[in-house]
Amino acid sequence: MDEAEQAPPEGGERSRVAAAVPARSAVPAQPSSARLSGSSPVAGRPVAGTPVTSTGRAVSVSRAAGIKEVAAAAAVSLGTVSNVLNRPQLVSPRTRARVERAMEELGFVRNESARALRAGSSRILAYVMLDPSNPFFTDVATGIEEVAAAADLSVFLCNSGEDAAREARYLDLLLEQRVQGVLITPVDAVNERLRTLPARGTPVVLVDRVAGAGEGCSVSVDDVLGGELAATHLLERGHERIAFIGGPDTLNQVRDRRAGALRALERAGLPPDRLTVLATGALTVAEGRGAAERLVGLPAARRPTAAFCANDLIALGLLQMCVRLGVAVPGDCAIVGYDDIDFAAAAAVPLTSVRQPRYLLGRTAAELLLDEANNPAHEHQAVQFTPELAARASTVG
Amino acid sequence: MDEAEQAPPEGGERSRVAAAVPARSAVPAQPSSARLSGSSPVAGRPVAGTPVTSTGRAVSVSRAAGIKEVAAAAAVSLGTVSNVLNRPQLVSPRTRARVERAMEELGFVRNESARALRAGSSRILAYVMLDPSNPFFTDVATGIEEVAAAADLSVFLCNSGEDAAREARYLDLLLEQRVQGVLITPVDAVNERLRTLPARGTPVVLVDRVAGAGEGCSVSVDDVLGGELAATHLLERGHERIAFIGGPDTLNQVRDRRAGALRALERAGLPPDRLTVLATGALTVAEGRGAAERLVGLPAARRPTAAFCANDLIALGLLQMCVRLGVAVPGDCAIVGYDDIDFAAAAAVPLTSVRQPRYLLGRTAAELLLDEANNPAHEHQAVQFTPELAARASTVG
DNA sequence: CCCCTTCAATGAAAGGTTTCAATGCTGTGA
DNA sequence: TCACAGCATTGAAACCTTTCATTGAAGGGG
Repeated sequence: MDEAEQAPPEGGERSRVAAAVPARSAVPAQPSSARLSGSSPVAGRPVAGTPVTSTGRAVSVSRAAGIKEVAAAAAVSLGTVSNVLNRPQLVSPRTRARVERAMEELGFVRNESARALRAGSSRILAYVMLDPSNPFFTDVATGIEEVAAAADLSVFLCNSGEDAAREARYLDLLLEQRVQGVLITPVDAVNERLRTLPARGTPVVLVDRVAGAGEGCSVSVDDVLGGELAATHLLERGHERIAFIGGPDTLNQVRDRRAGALRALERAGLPPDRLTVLATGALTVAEGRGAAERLVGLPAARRPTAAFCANDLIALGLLQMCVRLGVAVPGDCAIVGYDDIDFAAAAAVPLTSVRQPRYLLGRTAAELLLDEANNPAHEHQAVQFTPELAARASTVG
Repeated sequence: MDEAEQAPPEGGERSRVAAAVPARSAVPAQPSSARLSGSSPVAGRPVAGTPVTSTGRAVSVSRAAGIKEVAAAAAVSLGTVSNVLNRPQLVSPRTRARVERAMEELGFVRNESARALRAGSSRILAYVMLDPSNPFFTDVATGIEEVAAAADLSVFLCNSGEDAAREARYLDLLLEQRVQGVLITPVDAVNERLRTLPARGTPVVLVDRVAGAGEGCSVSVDDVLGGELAATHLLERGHERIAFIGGPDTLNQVRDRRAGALRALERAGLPPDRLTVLATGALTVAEGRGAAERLVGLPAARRPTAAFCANDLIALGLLQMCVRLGVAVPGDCAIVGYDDIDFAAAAAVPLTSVRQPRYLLGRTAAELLLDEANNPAHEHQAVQFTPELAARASTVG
């Protein structure tokens, strides 16, 4: 029932935009219901999405001052102003003060394009991410930003939205920008552009993917081990029939985590058919809910007593449906997720999950990138971290 | 209990970094447990965070080719190459083909710094966001990106992390980059730099904040109305004692939403003391859990039968704790959240929530920005949208 | 057969900064 | 008093592209 509400979360709104705003106009024509926001509260209740606006005049401005104007105002040469900006210790305190005052007065802002042009590269790193709404990636991004800030670089986040074309567009753009380096969680394994960037002198580090030979640096987490940890945990708690829920199988993460679960069974001396694989079409909450119904539908004799989900979103969907169907967690069905996103601990039954060192992933990736950019003796590395299990109530009843 | 696990999610990892990596080195020294990833699976099980690495030689590259080299290779002038790039219709097909082949062969990549320098502005928009891990803001960002893509611009996301200093750093950076415009959800209401940007010719649009007079454009949602919707919904379902959970009070959103709830009470002819305010220190899941305990601790006679939470994170925490304490939702306590993030519908009991037009917020903000950047007759607008209620099981039992 | 128009291509200037060799100045040691 | 070291400052070149007025060539009309 709430499926329908959730699926196209704001479809209605968007079509309303189309209705209110002629497609070509840069700014919405104001519908008749528009009000000055200074006036009293809106009478009646407009449909969601109906904008209420107030307007005001735009103020025009004088043209930007450059280093040249500053030099003139301070009665020094161009070179001196540049020195104040870049090598202040070379400038006598007196002159420096004069120049700085001139900058202040003129509202001088250094033109980064000119700087970058002359210097040959910018002070920027970029992280091209799959999905900024996945907390996993934003944590990675935070790690990256910490390292970058320490090196006095800034990070621009680019959202590929799991779309190879958008990813390619961003990579081209970043190349043209001559960024210092690119961190990327690529959409597909094979990406020709990921080879051209390093060939053009822009270092690239793969995040959450393992670089093949000659592919440069990468930072990832051992998903096979993670799967093994999860399954071993369930085995240790006495479960002997386990479901693996996840897909599509094209994702490395899914394959590796399942392989890890199988390895755990093998170590425990159990046959592989004790792992019931329920394939999903994506790693989403909705797919998790669907899997729950399939799981419950299995004949009791063969029904697993525990489920290992390929990520936390699936696990949360599964959990939600179990609660609704009256399946006790962990009594009737223990659940392990993967990623340990914040919402995992915050679920109605706190979720046991495999935790990946997210900040550290980001930090290390950024460190490798900086090394590649600055250290001529740089050697490519494929760093792989090990995950750990966060046991919570969904398995430890 | 799981609080402790959640609070510093990866504190341990970080300190491990510090141990493994001398603070000054750009790249982690490899601990002795490092292995070539090509070799057989790791023996034993290293602590989470211990990296396993493989290495390879970095490949050096030839220097980048410019427009000049292309011109030479194609035996044409600089200007012609530039025309191929920017005004291809002016170039005869024959020459154009020749130039394009030369570009291909030399691996030419346009230097955006030089282009921007000459042209005076870049093809980039930026969205400075409070918190990319809040799904609300990533949805806004998606809306922005759609509009930008249609105008052939790219969007860089900047994460201020609710830190005014970082925000200021990014704004300076963007100014130096001469971006086409800046969209921002500012950290505080008063921000001197937000006035200097427009004064230097970079248009700014406030997102999820209302611009004061002379402050430029803004796009926001009517939080008072949202609060009123939420409370009215509860009143209509027969609840006469309602809790408002949220804080800190310094946040506009919190104050407005509470004011809306009071307005609803007033309209229903109920005294304001029917709204029990439980203040929280932040809008987080953990605070929501804490509020649940306070709520349950109230004497039965005065205990509200429903709660309106200032955002969904609080509501999810409250919901989680209710489930754990055996308080039936919505039977004993109905819950309404705010923002309608995806996890709201995915909770164990799907959450009724106030939905804001997130994509539309982003789209409209971007459209206003583009208008301000390109239309000399631009007039500042403070657009305000109206929210709507998504009723789900947490109130509709 | 010449002039004029049209289309393609050209070459030089400009944009704002950094870099660096060169200049001018001050003060020191002989 | 002179030579020189050391420091502060200077001026011009370089970075790579875009723009635009100009040139050159080809074709059509008188």
